[in-house]
Amino acid sequence: MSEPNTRRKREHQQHIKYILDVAESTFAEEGFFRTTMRQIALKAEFALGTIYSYFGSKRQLYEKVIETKVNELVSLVTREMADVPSVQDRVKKFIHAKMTFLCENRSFFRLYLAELDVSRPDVDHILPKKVRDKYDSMLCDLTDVIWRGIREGLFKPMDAKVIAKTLDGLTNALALSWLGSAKASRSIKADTNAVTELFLHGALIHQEPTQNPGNRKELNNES
Amino acid sequence: MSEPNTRRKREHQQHIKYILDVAESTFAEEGFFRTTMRQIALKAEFALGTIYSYFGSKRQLYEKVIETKVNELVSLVTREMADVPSVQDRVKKFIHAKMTFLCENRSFFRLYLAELDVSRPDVDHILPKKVRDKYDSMLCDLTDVIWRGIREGLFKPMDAKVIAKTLDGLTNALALSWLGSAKASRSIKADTNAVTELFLHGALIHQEPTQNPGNRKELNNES
Amino acid sequence: MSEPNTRRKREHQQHIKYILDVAESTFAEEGFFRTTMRQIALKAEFALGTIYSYFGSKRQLYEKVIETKVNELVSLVTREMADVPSVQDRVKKFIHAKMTFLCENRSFFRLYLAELDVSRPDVDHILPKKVRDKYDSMLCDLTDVIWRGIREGLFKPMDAKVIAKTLDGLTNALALSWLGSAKASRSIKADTNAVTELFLHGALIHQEPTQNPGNRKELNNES
Amino acid sequence: MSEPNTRRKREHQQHIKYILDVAESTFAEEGFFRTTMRQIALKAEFALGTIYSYFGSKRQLYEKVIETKVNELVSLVTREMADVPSVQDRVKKFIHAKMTFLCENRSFFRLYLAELDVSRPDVDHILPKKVRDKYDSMLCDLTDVIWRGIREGLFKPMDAKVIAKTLDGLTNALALSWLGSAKASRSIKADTNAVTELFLHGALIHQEPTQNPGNRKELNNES
DNA sequence: GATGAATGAGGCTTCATTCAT
DNA sequence: TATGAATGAAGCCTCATTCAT
Repeated sequence: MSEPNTRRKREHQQHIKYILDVAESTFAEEGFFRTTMRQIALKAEFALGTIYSYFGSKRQLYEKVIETKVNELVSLVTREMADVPSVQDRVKKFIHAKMTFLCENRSFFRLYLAELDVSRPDVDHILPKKVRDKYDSMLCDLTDVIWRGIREGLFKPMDAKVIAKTLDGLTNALALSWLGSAKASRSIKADTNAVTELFLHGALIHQEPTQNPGNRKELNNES
Repeated sequence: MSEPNTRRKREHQQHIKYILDVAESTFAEEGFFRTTMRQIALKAEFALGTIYSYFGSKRQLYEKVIETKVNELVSLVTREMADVPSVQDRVKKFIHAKMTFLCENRSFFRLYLAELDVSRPDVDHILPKKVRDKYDSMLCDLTDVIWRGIREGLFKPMDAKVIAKTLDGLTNALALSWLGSAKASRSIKADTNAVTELFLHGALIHQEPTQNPGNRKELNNES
Repeated sequence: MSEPNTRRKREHQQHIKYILDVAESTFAEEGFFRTTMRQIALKAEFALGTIYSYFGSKRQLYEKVIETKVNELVSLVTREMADVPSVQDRVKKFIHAKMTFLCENRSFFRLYLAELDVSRPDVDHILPKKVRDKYDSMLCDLTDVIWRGIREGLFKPMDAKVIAKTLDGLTNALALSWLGSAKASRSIKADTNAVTELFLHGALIHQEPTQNPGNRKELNNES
Repeated sequence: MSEPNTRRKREHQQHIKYILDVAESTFAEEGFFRTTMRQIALKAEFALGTIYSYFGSKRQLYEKVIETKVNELVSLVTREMADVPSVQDRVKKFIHAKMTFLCENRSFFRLYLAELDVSRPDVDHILPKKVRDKYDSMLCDLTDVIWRGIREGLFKPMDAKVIAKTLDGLTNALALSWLGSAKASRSIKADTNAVTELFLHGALIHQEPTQNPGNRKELNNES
């Protein structure tokens, strides 16, 4: 009794996984609204009704796609950051893991950005809270790391949350630039390193930082 | 014949401006697909057909909205950066001008992000090339400035384009975080300064940079 | 300015009236669920969207059909009953007016019956309260008349409301029998008279009613 | 081989009976179209395919439900009317038996009414002829009784069929009023008696029926 | 030029029914 | 025989666009 049941369930899971894959790429290529359920059904070689029996509605299918991928991303990043002793290396790991994932899942990244866009907080939260929470938990981990770095005197004493968000945004920004250009993937390592370098040391060459403190002070008084 | 014509034209221009404003806020709030032409017509208190006689189609109205705003943004940033002698101050001006504009045009920023998403190069270019070119021209200006900075020995000898894109993305990233939180606008100056600081000097506190060159080297070898 | 406007409005009203007529006959022939909006649109020679721009939804169109007809029915019956002095004649007028209307609007009567069926009081009230109230107002008028008849010693001292409902149901019942048989309309007068006769005097021939009171008493004791 | 077969058949019969019960209540609550086969399957705790293997189609299941109940009704009424000598008592029995059944099977009554509505004689006969015939046979019995009553000088010399149909409709009408109001069942006896009283003696109080024959004559000449 | 009623293609979704296990 | 996943036809409704006034 358990054997056939198990096989059925296994097939069921495969179907779900397959439809999710098809849906992800289609949504990513066309966007949520331009994508039709019929398109997805045709690509996945299932009947229209089958898609509905699995996911209930277009909206729910879309959310499942996002949720699945965000979970993958968060899991990867969290796993990579764990068990790394040095604060600085943790940050590097974060950058590296996230950039790698986004690079390997460019189509998903489009969806992810689109979601950020439609953050109308009043009406129905586009992303289910579950997904946002998951992502936030990752940012919290990063914030903690930076916070530790600040206490250790490694990072500048700024708002750890702002730094974390900025770093998160910085990686998004770079990934974004990949979307436009069909750049060869060989440059990803270089880009990743560039981001790390910029984030950690800035764009300026440090001429004896203590020599021109006025420069720094001026910065904070501007405008 | 020219007098009434002039008044007519003036009114015509006002109508167009007004409809564009209404369209911008509606598109920004609802997104392109959720927005209907009827909505815009009702809000603008014009007949549906009138909107069409002015803009031809929903798509064209949308593009006109984007184009108008991007022109404003680019004009502002370009104007602000001009006539500033020091390379470093030009970069600061860029950051300041762009952040200010995005902050004062948050609703537009949503649209702008949404467009980035749908950059499907094969099918109909979502953003008319004209708009992309305009924006790119701004980035080129920035690249030039950074390039000059590199030659002057101010900036690190990295790919100037990458640095420019990163800076552009960094500002986007921070603006993005404003969308989520209904943050008080007082923090914008602080955020701007934080971005400038991070971009120029990085997150790390500089302990005698020459003392641990290995650290820097290691960075570039990381896989 | 008023002339063309008036003509437009007149046409608009005509269209609405025409669509309502088409919808009524179609709903009556096919029932609510079997009727499709496309059917109605085709029969009415309007585009599908036009029907929706007039009535919003299938449900609303349906309700408008019912409401319109119930209003007609109630108006007719109320008008006919007014200004008739004798109680007995009022009752006759009620029967006659209602039967005539149902006979001339057989297709509507089908809908009317169908509605009674789906009187699920918990979920969405199928008939808008407005319609029910209208109909109830007519029954109240009838109840008042009967009530007056009871006080005048004309009718038996029973619950006036029950008598009214019974009379209403009696007319429904007879109209119902018309639906099945495609009876010639000449018999309607005869049927109407039969109903009136039965309602007023019963089916029994009255043999000196005071002679066997036991018979009547027994009736009320039957379990 | 016959023993298990017998048990199997017994179980089979139980399953069918159970599904019919579930179907009846569901159809009655939701109507034919709003009811889905899945609903019935879930409520009955059978697989969807099982329902189909028993009843072939939704339509057939529905018809079986109606047929079963109409058979019950007709059997009850026929049984009750049999072996009662007096014509008047037979009529009373008819009223009593039918009203009791409808009261105890309100949910079925909804279906029954709905069917009357959709009596489109041209297209697929909604009610299978078998069911109509069964019901008609009951009405024939009633007609015979009334016919006998007329010959015995008990009932007025009207068309016996009309009287029978009217009485049938009268009971339907009253049952109908039960559907709307969630009346306490205690009043059913009273209602039954009221119907009997009205049917037999009419709503009027009989003042020396011989005194105003003109009134009666006038009735038949109206309109 | 301005208007808005009319259009109809096309999308989402439901659900009766089938069939391989 | 029982199961329920898979099917796809068909329905409701939206909305960009047109065109007669």
